[in-house]
Amino acid sequence: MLYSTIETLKKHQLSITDSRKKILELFIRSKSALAHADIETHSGTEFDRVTIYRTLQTFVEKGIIHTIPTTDNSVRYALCKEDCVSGHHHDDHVHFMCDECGTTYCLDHVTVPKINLPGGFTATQTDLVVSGKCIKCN
Amino acid sequence: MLYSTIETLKKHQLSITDSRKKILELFIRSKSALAHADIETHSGTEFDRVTIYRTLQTFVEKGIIHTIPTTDNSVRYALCKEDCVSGHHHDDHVHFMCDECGTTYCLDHVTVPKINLPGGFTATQTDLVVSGKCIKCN
DNA sequence: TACTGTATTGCAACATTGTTGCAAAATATT
DNA sequence: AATATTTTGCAACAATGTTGCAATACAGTA
Repeated sequence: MLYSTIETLKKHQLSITDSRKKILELFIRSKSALAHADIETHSGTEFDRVTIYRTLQTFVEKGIIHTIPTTDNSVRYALCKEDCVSGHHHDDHVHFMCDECGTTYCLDHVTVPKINLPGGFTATQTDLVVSGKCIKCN
Repeated sequence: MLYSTIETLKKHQLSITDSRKKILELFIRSKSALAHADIETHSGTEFDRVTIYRTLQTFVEKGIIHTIPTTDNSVRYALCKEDCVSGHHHDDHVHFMCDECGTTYCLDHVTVPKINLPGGFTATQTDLVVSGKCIKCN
């Protein structure tokens, strides 16, 4: 587990620091998406707020995590299995937000269908967010 | 034009005030989605920031406008033609965000396909946001 | 139109979230 | 182990959003 965080950081030419290791571990352990606030909570007072912001920014730039559009305007980040490790972008799976518990899931096995856009519009990314009740709240 | 704003407000049992009329007009005139900041800009120093927040909240509650999930974590609101006037909820059309100019469009005529969720998950709403280049920037 | 109860607005103060510059500390390189 | 580079934490700031309350505007009725 720890090994894979170091591996991932190295793979993206990032220096190995405590905050990066811990934050990346949080993502690997969590099966759902994390908001900045979640990370602040889970890592205790260990890291400065600013460090968390910068770490998340770096991870997004490097393609380790990606942001998820949400209906309630909270930024959430997710690391999505193999895809992320290999640095691909993750515009092909559906996200699910539970209205009850707020948990956000990456439904890696549900793919986003092709959308026919009006003339003059070209797509580079498609995000699909389904809201409702998750498996825990149903 | 003015008439229809008053009509809409009455239809939703809202009292007719200057801020509500002006903000609703902004939405009717704008063919794209608006962020809080856009409204502040377009209405000058006419209204208090707090009034704008509260007006938007009220409009969302009444089903006059709806929020759009965005990839860049800015809250945007849109009034979507006939649908909104009749008070339906707008979970059935695609939104488009231009990466270049930032404009957000409601593609009312592009519908969101049905998504097959894993067992235990139930959907109440589906939001689909396509990013790319819009007709003006292409 | 004037009167009265109710809803809305603007102000002030505050809370939360995110950003920037810079010195101190940690990491990578030799 | 020594040095160059990167990252961190702090402080200060900026932007965004929220709440309570008195003043004002609106809606309904005479």
